[in-house]
Amino acid sequence: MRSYGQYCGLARSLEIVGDRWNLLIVRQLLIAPARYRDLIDGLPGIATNLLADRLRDLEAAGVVERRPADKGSVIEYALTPWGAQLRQPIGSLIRWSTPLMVRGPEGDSFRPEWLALAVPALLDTRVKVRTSATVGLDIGDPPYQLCATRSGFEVGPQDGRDLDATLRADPATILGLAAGALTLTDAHTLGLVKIDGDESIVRTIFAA
Amino acid sequence: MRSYGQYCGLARSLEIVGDRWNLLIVRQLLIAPARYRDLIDGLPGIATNLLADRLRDLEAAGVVERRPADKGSVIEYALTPWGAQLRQPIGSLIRWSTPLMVRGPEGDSFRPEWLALAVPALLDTRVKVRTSATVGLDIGDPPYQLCATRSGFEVGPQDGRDLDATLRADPATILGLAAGALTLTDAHTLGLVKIDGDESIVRTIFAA
DNA sequence: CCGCATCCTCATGGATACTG
DNA sequence: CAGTATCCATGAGGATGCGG
Repeated sequence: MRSYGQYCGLARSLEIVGDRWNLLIVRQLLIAPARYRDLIDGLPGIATNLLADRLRDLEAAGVVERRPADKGSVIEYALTPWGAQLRQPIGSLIRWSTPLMVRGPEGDSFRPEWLALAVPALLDTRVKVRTSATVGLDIGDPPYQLCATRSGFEVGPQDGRDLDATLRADPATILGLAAGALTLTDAHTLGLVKIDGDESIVRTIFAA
Repeated sequence: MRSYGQYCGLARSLEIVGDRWNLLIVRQLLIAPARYRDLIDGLPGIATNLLADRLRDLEAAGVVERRPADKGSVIEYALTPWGAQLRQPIGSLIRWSTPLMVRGPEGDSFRPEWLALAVPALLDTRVKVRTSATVGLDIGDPPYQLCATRSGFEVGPQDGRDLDATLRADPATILGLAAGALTLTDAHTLGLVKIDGDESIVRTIFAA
């Protein structure tokens, strides 16, 4: 990206992450370190040459590092500690986007892994966690879960631990609940959610 | 901007504010509502056609509104309530940029008004305010001031109120102090700052 | 297959001149 | 002052190639 030539923190940030696709690449790597192919899959619409360019740029800027994957010569991309600190600006933008998300997908593609960033970003600043609990999220394949602990929320693929409840709803509903734009009671009377197991624990997690 | 086609809050945010210059326009309007000419002056390097385009886009998206200035037919641009909520993502990016800013201006242009966003963004999340005080900032024309209150920090042009102290330092030093990357003691022994008036009150404000 | 590099086309951005 | 119009350079997107 061409420099803005301004001695301003926002301008200098944007010279690193302001290029098209760059923050979305960081989003994918915040979810988990990934290989080239994983990034292509997690970033529907990106051109392969752009992904290669952007990964080089981000590596040169100190946001991303490329490293050998667990065993062998396959390489993997991950965030540096400084790059991982982009979780906060990205979380802020996700919260800001609530009015854009309640409209629903409208034909846009969706990947369950994106909830791994969005739901904690929405809940953490809004809900005081009282209960430790694990709730299944029935939003496609693979099955996901939301873990609530004292230190915050975590969303990821089900890891086999016992579920206190299972929440069956579409992504827009889950985001609405997490953002507090929708109460569980309303969602229930509208027929948007179905809860198996301990409903009270779900109610506690999404408490206003 | 071309759509990403992803049902993800970050992607949808970036479809609104991800275009080049857009967040910098919002930055200027977070400092204060402004007329077209003010924006041209506050955004060195922007082309006039781009500013016109972007203001149209942001207005259509509900981020900016155009309205008649105080009296007469002159128009002025201001943020909508939703647009003003971009203060948090922008503040996060400003905090993230600290490693990029401690390098100093390196020839980039600088406007004192940019500190009006940066210094509170850096101090608010780091320093517990104990004292109400007003400190002059000697960084050019017009003279600026930093007001500390219980509810937070505010930076703007001096409004004539009594100053408890005056801090004379270059912008990089002020940002380093605000970010906590530099202690007042270090800055003083390095000859980077000169303080007139009550030094202890300056020390309290920038306390680690 | 994976991890890119090349090529080509077209949309967008940037600089400047111009107008009501 | 507050933008438009114009022209040129750059960058995005898509298809494809290619070595390991």
